[in-house]
Amino acid sequence: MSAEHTLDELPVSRPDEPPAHGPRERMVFSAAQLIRRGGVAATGMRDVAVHARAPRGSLQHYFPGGKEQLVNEAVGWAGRYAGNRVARFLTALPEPTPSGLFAEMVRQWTDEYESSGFAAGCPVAAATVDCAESTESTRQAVAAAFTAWTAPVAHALAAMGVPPERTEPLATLMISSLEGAILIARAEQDVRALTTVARELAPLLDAAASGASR
Amino acid sequence: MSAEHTLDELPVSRPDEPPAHGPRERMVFSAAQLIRRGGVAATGMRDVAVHARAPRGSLQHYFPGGKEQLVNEAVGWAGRYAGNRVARFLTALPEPTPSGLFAEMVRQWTDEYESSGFAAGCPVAAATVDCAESTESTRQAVAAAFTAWTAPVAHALAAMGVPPERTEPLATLMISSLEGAILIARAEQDVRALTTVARELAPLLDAAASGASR
DNA sequence: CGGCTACTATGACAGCGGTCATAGGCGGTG
DNA sequence: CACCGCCTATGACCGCTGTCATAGTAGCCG
Repeated sequence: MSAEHTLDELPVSRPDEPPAHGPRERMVFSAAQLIRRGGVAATGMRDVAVHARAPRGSLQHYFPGGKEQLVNEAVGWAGRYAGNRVARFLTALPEPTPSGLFAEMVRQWTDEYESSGFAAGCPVAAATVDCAESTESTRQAVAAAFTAWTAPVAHALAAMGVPPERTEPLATLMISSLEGAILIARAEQDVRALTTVARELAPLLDAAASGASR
Repeated sequence: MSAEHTLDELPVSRPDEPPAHGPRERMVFSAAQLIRRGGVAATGMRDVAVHARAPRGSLQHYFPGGKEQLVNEAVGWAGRYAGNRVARFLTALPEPTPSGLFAEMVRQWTDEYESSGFAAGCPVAAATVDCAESTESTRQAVAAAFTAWTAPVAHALAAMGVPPERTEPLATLMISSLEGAILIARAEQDVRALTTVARELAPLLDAAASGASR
């Protein structure tokens, strides 16, 4: 209670795999990883400590709010991570188009599934399913994560010439399709749904950027 | 405690389903309802018996396979239910169009959320998140549920003039978007995402039915 | 040195959840 | 009546989980 570890934003200096930062960040990261796999309820505090190679005693020190706080921070981290990826995708695209951005977003998942298997899904989706009704604070954290993800996408669409009144709806459509396709891909253990939504949505997205839509 | 349970209307009695809802069917149905709300892990066997007003002793009698069997049957029921709704939606439409069908699918959720609150999501999604990695049989049940849902949608699209090679991809796109929008709607406690995907996807869906696509 | 703060280490506890074991009714049939 | 499938009823068990309580260590400061 004394220590105000109220989630200073992670610098995300290197948003890639090894968060070799402090034990606290490792635990948040590990929580997100475990939630991704089995959901919130199946993720035990002890498991998180083990996965993060952090002492169990540190849990109640860094997260006096208990599991609820840890889950909320994991969700927040995931939302910021997804949002930051958008900027990375943009720089990776030779010439930015809405369909190209969406393809990159989808590809992140197909790459993981094809290389590492279908063990994990989206931690934000998992937290929604498990906590939306039972834990108000987590529900709010999830909503914040979705907007932290949607906003950069919408902003990117605007920079590509999508009219302002359609950037946010299209971003929502992209993220909705992606989330749903992730579910189906995990269920089928096949990236088919992911590649399908990327392919089918592409013309609609690019049409919106050409101004000649509606 | 949970005496007030807002008894959800039983599946509209369908002629192809058993006429009398025995305790066994009530338990499967109740399991689906509870999974919809809090996920699989948060749904206890005792809770299911209480919600179904069924004796606890019947659980191990009707479901010797334990919770796994119960969850799998609940998922299967949900998939069949969703598939059957498609036929109902079609008859409800004055003149069937892809966007009209999708609007009906979405409307089922907006209606529920606006009238009964955002307590529940899709049980198939919940089972995917909670069990896809831990329980193989449930993962298969979820995959079967998705195909039991996708097939009627694809078939309906075919009947509306969508070329055969695109019916299944478009059905997948519809269901993906719907599932993702359900997640976002629950998180935000706002039907915005649902109405958005219905509106934004409509022109693409109808264009595919007009033959002039791609 | 003492004192203080940050962190770690463990053990205990209370609760719950799925499952098993056992036994009780209940409605037919012979 | 006995017999016997179906279903119901409970209580117990065991493992797990989040949390608390208490105690210990490390390192900086004065």
